[in-house]
Amino acid sequence: MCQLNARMGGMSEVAAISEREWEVWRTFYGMRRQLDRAIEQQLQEDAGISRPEFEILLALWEAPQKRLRSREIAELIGWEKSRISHQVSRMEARGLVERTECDSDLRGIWVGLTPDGRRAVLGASRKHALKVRELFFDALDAEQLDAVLEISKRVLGSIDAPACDIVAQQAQHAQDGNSEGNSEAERRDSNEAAQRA
Amino acid sequence: MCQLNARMGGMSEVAAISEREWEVWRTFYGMRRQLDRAIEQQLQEDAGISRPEFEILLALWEAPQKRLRSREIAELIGWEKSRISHQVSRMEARGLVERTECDSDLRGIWVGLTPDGRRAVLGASRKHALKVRELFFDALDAEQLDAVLEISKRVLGSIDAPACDIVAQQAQHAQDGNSEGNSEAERRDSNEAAQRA
DNA sequence: CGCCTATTGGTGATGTGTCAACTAAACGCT
DNA sequence: AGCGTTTAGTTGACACATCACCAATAGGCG
Repeated sequence: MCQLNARMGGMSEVAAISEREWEVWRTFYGMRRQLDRAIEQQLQEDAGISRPEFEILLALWEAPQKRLRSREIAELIGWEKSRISHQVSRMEARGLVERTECDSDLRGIWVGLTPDGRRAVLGASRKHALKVRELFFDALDAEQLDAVLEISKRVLGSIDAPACDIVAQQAQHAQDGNSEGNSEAERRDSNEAAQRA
Repeated sequence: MCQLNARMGGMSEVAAISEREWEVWRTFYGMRRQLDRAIEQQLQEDAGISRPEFEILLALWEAPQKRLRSREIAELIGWEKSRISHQVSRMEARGLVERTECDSDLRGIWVGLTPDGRRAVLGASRKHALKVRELFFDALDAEQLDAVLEISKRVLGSIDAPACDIVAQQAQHAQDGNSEGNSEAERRDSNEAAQRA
């Protein structure tokens, strides 16, 4: 689709990426990495769990009955089912969660928290929120936060746009503020309720 | 270190993270993920390689003699040595790179490109740069690019600051523009020369 | 009912990433 | 030369992530 990329000559130069741009790209990637590392480290120190483990535990913690079907977890945190399965297996072996059969659907299982799992999520949540605030929100002013949101939406838009961009780009300028019904953009990445821990 | 976090009462509220903030955080994380996925997909389609493979290949391609010592690769792309070793082993098995002994240092080895490796990096580089431009740089205006850089630096600053932030924060405002001699912030993440492919 | 398809979840293989422990060569110092 | 320390690189164990495939049940429809 969108075969007319060659419009407006000089396409070959369009590709050129300046030194300045690469600096942005590199710094951005470095930031991502360091941020992940710091978060991971905090979880490890405060609760002895990894980020993936925390995501599962938090999803379960927030569930009304403190238990969820595999499929529900997958939808909530945006993973694919086999990843859930593997992760839950490891966590079951570690004693953080437990699987129990589901009466109403013989195919299904409930994933629930064990006491250790409860302890872990309680121990991690508050300090996790503190860490995220310290490293991310406190480092940026209100204007920059807006910018992060806007930039993220723009990039997300450019990804699922059909790549024939000019039109899409304009459309995006138009909608701008209102959140996009984007495929996976709505994924809730952990947290939300970490503060009420 | 920095035990005086409790200064300026209401600390418990300082931790609270608003719904708006979580939206920013989620969207930011979603963007990161989708971006990675898109880049990975492009490399896979255009050259049948993964991003880690591309990083190694590109480092070698850019090297004066098209070969590097393991340690040099590690410094260039900011990985630890064992990761290099594992990755090179896999790539050697796939025929993308080759290891040869090093005369001047009997402990060391040279990692060089095979013909297949050359083909792969040539096939990937140009389109990689195009993709990054399409998804990232073209989606943002100049002001936003500046913002990405500034925001990344701020967050990086907050990470390696001793966490006792107010002073560090100010110090950072002061230096602001000049790049920080930060630990790993100087990592060059792939690319640079993708355009001369 | 009996068949067909979709859904739920698991498995194994492979690749990625980190950590700790290891070998061996190089280096530095007396 | 001898000896402890650094440095280069590997290895094995483990966790994470994705893919392709599989088994069993659920649910619809004749």
